[in-house]
Amino acid sequence: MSTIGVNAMLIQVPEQGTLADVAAHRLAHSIVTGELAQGQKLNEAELAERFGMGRGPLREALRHLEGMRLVTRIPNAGTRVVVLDRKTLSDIYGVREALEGMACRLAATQMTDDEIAKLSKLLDSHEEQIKKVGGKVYSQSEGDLDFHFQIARGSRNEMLMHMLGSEQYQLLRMCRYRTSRKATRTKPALQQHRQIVAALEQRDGELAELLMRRHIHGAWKSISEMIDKEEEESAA
Amino acid sequence: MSTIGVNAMLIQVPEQGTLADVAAHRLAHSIVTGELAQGQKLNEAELAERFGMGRGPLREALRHLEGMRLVTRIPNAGTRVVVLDRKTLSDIYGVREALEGMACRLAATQMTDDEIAKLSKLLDSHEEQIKKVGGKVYSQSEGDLDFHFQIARGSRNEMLMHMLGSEQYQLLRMCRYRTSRKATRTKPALQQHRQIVAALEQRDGELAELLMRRHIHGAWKSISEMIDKEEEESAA
DNA sequence: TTCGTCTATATTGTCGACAATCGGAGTGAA
DNA sequence: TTCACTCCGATTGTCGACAATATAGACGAA
Repeated sequence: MSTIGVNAMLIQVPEQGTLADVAAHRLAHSIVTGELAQGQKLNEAELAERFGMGRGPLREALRHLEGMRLVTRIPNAGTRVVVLDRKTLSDIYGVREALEGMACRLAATQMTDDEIAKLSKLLDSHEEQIKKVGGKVYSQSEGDLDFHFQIARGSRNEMLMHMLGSEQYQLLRMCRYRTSRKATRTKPALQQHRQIVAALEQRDGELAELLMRRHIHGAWKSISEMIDKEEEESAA
Repeated sequence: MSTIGVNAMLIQVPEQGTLADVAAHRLAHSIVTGELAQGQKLNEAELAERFGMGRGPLREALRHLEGMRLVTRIPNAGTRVVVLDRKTLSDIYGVREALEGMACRLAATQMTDDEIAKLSKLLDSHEEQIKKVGGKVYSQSEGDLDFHFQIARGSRNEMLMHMLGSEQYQLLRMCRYRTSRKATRTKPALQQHRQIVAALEQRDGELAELLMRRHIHGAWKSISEMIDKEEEESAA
């Protein structure tokens, strides 16, 4: 329930407004879920047909996605889904470490007791999901995004929220869908989330920042190893 | 000279590619320089006429600018130039502090000796400009952007460069054009820049980050006061 | 075979016209 | 006067057709 609510925040409103907005939403979803593969070329006419609209609105949607770096466009040569290579992901996680650390530090002083309590309850539901194992690691991953986004909101810094919410997370989701199948690290991650919430409850911004930075750093190391293995496999 | 070169990086290529790209560039320039006032409504037909193109490409350009948060759009009600109120600017400077601090820390280990030397020479030319006073504070302000952007490049983190280059700086430039008339603080800023370069030369990332954060924090305090005075004046 | 060229085809870029929607002027009644 | 309603103009949203450009394949010469 809360997951759905926050998803709406993460991926914008579904079906309303102009056709271009709808197209942008559906395309973003398709890209993030991997339905559209990385590097895949996006044919305007074909997509317009599939969405039941003209090429005009669709082109506007592509321009919008270009702005959020979900696609790359080359004049007269079409637009393609962005490819997340190792370097790009490394850069993203580096920035995330700084940004989410900052969000945590601010959240420690800005969030209300109520919000922190909700955060704690969110973790309870995550723990629940993990216990009845197997059952879609996917949702756990989504739940993780919820957790991080709530903290970004707690910072009360609109610019920060936007950078972490609308832009970075879209790319992160792409990455997660790629790696979430061999889900590991959910339990230590939950543990770290709990530590962070504890720091927030104590209003200890410095500690919260430190823990969050460590958490994200660890996540990157884990994903990095996963990519190594994938590359080994595909090489062999 | 180098200013021009880097400006090309900051505000993208001028006249090439599709009409939509050209329009996006010209609009961004007009917004940043204040030729288009904050909050001003952007009439599609009128702008298309002025740029000598159809409304199609122009709409795509607006969608692009929407993506970089230079304009805000409301369905069926048009798009307007974004307004930078005090809260927004405060948020921006907060994020900048974290991001540019990070850039400095990375740059201290990633930049080549050659790049650092060039940075130092850049400051020499700034000092020159300041000495022959009066002469357009504008260029000094642009030079300042150069300095910061070069350090972002030095971080070797593409995501960071993009966030600091393509997005934030556009907004910052808007702000500068508003406040640069009553230029103060150029000399202490130069001093701080010199300290930062010194830290880079010593490959001391921690120190470089600290100095940069302090520098930006100071800049915000200065701008904040300036805004206060402006508001007082307009209130009286 | 292999390279270069050249043509056909598909795809992108652009325009003009039409439909849908919004804001405001004007009118009338309480 | 003031509120509500209606209608009209202006502006945005959408579509289809055309022009410009790049991609792929065939063809021929070295």
